[in-house]
Amino acid sequence: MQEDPGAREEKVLAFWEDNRVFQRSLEQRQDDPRFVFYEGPPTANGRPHFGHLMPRVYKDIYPRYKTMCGFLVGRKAGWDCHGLPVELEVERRLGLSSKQEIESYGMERFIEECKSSVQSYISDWEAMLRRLGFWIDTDNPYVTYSDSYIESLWWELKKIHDDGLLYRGHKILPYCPRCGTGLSSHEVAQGYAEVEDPSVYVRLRLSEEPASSEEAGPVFLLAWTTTPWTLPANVAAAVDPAASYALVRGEGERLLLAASRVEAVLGAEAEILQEIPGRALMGLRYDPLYALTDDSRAYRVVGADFVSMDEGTGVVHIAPAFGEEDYRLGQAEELPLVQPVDRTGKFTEQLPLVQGKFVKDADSRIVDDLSRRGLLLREEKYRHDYPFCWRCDTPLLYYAMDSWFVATTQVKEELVAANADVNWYPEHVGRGRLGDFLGSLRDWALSRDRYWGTPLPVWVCEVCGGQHVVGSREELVEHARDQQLAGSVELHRPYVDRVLLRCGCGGDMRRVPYVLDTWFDSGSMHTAQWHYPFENREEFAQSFPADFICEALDQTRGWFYTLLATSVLLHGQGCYRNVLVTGMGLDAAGQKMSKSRGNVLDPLPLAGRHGADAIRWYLVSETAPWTERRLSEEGVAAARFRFLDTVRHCHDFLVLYAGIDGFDSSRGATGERPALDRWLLSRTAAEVEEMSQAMDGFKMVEACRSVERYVDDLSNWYVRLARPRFWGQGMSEDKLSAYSTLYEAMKTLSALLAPVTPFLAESMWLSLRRSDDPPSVHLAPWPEAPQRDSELEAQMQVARELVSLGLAARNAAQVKVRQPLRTLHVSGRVSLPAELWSLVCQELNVKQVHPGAELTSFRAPQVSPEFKNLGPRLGALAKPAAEALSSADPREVVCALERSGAWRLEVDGRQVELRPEDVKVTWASQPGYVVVEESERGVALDVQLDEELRTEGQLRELVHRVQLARKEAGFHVTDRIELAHQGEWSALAVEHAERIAKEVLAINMWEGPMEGAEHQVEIALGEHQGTVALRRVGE
RNA sequence: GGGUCCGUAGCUCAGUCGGUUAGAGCGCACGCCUGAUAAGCGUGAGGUCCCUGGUUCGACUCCAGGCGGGCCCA
Repeated sequence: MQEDPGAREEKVLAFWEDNRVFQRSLEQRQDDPRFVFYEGPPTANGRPHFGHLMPRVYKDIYPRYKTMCGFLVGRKAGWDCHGLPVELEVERRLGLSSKQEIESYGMERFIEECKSSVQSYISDWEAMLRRLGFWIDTDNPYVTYSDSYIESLWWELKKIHDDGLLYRGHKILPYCPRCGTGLSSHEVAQGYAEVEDPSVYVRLRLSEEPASSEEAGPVFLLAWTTTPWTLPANVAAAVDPAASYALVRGEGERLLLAASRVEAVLGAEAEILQEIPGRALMGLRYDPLYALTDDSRAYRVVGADFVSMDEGTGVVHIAPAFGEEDYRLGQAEELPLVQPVDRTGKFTEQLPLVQGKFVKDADSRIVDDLSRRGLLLREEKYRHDYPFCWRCDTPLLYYAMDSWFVATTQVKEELVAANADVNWYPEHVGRGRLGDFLGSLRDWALSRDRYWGTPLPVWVCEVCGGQHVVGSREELVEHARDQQLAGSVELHRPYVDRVLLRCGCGGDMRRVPYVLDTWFDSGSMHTAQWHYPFENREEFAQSFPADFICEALDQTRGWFYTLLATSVLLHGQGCYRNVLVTGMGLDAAGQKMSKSRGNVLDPLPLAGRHGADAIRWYLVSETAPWTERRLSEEGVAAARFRFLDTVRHCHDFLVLYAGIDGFDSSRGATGERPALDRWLLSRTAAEVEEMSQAMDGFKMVEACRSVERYVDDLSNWYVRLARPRFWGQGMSEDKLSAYSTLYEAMKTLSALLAPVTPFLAESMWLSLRRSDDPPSVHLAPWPEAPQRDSELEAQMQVARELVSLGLAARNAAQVKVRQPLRTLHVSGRVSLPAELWSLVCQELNVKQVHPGAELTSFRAPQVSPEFKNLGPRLGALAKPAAEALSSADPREVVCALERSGAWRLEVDGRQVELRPEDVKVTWASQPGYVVVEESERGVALDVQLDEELRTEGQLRELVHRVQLARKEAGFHVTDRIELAHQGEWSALAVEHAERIAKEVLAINMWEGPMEGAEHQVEIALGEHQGTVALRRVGE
């Protein structure tokens, strides 16, 4: 019965597709209440890998579960198509490496390449989704690059603009000189890396004395920076007005720096000449390092509130072109903006020293130059985190740029309130991680200087500078110079850029060259997936907000935030109620799984080898969704082996015998069933309750653990005990009850497993279903929990504990279970129905059970002296007392100790008293018994053999060996045989021939040789040797 | 540097409200059973619960501070 999960699952896939099962699961819920699910669109820019499956599994399980529970769960797929990653991939393929090269290649051809790149990845994803049984409607997906999606985004932007929340600003933004565009905060966050940069202390020569002083000679302000290349753009030095600064003599000159930094920077021996308040330094002028401006407001000391005293010198070099704080300070202090660096990150002709050099490569040249001119005090290395472009690894520059912003800070309170209404699993992501982010919210820098993205629908008049934000295709046509063009043009660059609008002043309006941050695309799916408000108003209304979304932790400031932001801006409320956050997928070595690291597992071959169900079970059953996971093929294989194969064996067991007996599930058991059957039905009901509760609370691991326990009970208790009931000839009432019970349990189990392991569940359902059952388990309702019998469940638990103790006793006595024993004595007042007692007997292979036993009567105490206590107390009497103890009746001693706390005796004519601490008591089973106890329960197993038991044991051994021989010979379970035996134990075989023949299905049995035996084996029963020969006969 | 999560057996991970001897699966050793058989069961070995300190009658659990790792933010 070799199992190929890959092949079995392919058959199930074909069944689903041939019968449109997914579609029908939706159709049959058309009029039912909705459970709204939003699909976080995968970025169509890379093949799916194992790490992507972590959220994906839950995104499939919950919709399936809710569907079975009676909800309509729409599952519109989505593809996130725009963005820099796509452009970069296309650039690589075309061998382009800059915006200039893209433009000379041709924007139109470039965009078309982006489109086809996205398409090919979408098909990879579709193949993965299909194979792993992830049901989502990929026939009607939302596609962020479609004109209809873009039109919805335009509507959104116009609404945001009309609400006064869209503005053009000039701000310092992190900027990638290679990609030629600014980045949003959530993009920057992805690219920090620790690097070693030069850390330099530069002298700024003051052109006036900082304080009245007798001394002559120059005074230098000591400034510190880790970005020497920004020094040419320096226009000011900032001090903390409230701090104290020290004039210090060092190396023959006078230096000025924060008093609290003197020792750290110059050492303990530096001589402090004078302390000056920071406030008094403000306004002092110094000689420029590079006089790149002659503005009179430049090169002076200013006060600032961000001056750190933890590192550096307490004097901060200010270059407004290269830092956000610097820029703001520059605006406040009316400092000039010196910008010697162009958009590609290279120095311009303004600074011939390093003209044409990339800024980071110019550091050493600038440091050398300063050093040569005596302006450098010291250079060190400094390790710190610096942001790099998250896609191309170019160091980012902080650059003053034009950008369009959404004023999210204006709706901060609404965002915080909306977030508070969300149920986060786990809670800390919403409260902590996203909460912190909302607490220090910045406006959303929305525009990108790129090509493949949603065009920002803002047109500006070339004549009067007037602006027009376009909110729909219709509006575009209405204002266009060329209305025919506007009516048909694709809403992408460069096409849409060709549309000119008519300004009120009569001038031409041109679209600004920007596209949108791609996060605005996916973050707007709640609205744009329906092409709202142009179409599907009803559908939108019924699908907002979502009841459930689920993505990985790295989406906190990504999709989770942008969904929240756009939905609050547009609809005044959040758009999801429950969020399940999954951890990140790591490789076996604990490294994050990512395409760039090359450590990804491809799910498809794994599904082929172990099955999609094994992957799914592996991902959800072991640990909470939000913990990060080390993912490995071994883990997948183990999940299959540990759980799925057990389920399948139970199913195969039922089907095997049901086939032999021709069991008809539509004619089930009638009347009262045996206790074992009633127990399984009750246990099944309990499992339905437990699992439903866990699922409803988004506690997937608990649900899985609970069903694992159930399957263990089913397999290792029910099937194990009920097996003999399936063996008899014909169809007795008892056998029918066993079939019906196992059948009902397996069918319920199939339904319980349907959301998690849909393939196995379906295979089982298809082989078990009756003609009036739904044609697929995924069209069946979630099981209802029938009546439970808690008393029976508790009694069965007791029976199982007793069996476990009995087996332990057999183990201790080294007596095989095959050897029948006479009696099991059970301690205390254990009361079980007769049926359960007989199960205990059956399982332990004992003739009878005696409850109410006193275990001490099966054990004997042994007492020995505790010299450690005895010696010091009794001195010379200790030895004779110990001898007396050894010769006393241990039972008497123990009794006395328990009753009166002492055992009195006379030693050498003196009264002596032994206390409990003087006597070491150990209990041993009496000969012929083995006593085993655990917590309150205990058993004493009578392991004495008499002739009858011994004979029966040998008979069972013989039968067992013959059965093994049948199997070795390759006979079928129902084959009838002839059996010949000869040897030292043949008398036994002859005496019990009838019983043996019946058990091994022999229609003929004799002592002596056999002609034409098919199989022959040596069998030893204890000391006695013998031989058995077998041959099949027709049935 | 800040937020947050994690650190428990060789491996992957549970561990509820602070309470008796810290658990599971896999792996390992030994044994058993087998009319589910490329299965099944039992027993055992294996632990500095990351470290230090505190609170407490009692700390894997609570608090503080470290160390190491992940993610997010600067």
